[in-house]
Amino acid sequence: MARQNYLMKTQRTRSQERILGLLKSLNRAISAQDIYIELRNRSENMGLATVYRSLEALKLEGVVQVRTLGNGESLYSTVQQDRHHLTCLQCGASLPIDQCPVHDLEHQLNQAYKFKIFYHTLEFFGICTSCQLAHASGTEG
Amino acid sequence: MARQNYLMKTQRTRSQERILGLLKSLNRAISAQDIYIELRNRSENMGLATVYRSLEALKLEGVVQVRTLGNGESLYSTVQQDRHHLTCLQCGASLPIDQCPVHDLEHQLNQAYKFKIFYHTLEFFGICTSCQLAHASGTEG
DNA sequence: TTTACTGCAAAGCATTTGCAGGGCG
DNA sequence: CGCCCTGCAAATGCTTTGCAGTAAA
Repeated sequence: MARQNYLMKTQRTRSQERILGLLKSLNRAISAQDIYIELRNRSENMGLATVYRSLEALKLEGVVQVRTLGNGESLYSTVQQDRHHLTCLQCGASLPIDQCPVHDLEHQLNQAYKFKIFYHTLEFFGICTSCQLAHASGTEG
Repeated sequence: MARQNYLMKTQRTRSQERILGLLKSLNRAISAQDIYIELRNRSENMGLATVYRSLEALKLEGVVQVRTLGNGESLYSTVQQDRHHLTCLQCGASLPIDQCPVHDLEHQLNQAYKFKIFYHTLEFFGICTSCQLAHASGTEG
């Protein structure tokens, strides 16, 4: 199934184009299931399996990136965004972070490991303020 | 179910202690399913549901960290390790990286967001050398 | 015509949940 | 004695796969 990859990006299927267009217009990370629904809203209906297959191709092509959540759900977005996160282990809330100190490292790794790096993810885990307060007062979630 | 959290770490259940002991002795990241098998090998049998429930508690307590893979499987380890990864989008191979330039940022975020940060994950995605070669010669996987 | 893409439905898999029994304080 | 922990099995939810029809070159 990995026919479209970073070495064979001559053409994309119609489905891939639609999904890529959607991701670009949204400019945020979204799940495959939500992509399916969103396309339906835009009258660009597409089977769920096709959504997954297209995302896989775009991912391998290096234009789409993925962040997999703790519940097994994956969020897809275009790679141009450099958004990292601060995630609460208790309630799952996820705050975006603007800072990113790892670009230099990325370049070094590219050289050192001969890895063709498309993107990176950086995520911090802990307990958010409201969950801290909730627990301080004895309640939860 | 979140009774044991970072504010109520007075005691751990027997299951939690066993799992924590296992993780410490292994000193590497391992899946819940494999923890289940490994405990069985050590004649410390435990239901799979209990493995998950205990991991959840240890995670909330801040002594165990998680890294969720693209296939939805999660790898658990004790937090003392500062291991990050370089992962191939094609074959899934995951190389550990020693460098970590984000400790300063972690501390800043702790202050700025009043988040109680336990740990962070940093992962680079791309195509590994062998997959690059495989594709260059026209084959795959 | 030939090949690859697509949709649907079924299957796969890690994880979660319901519930009854058992252990510990 | 009571509450929490535990185990089993069923359920859940996201993702993948099989297969036949369809669109494109």
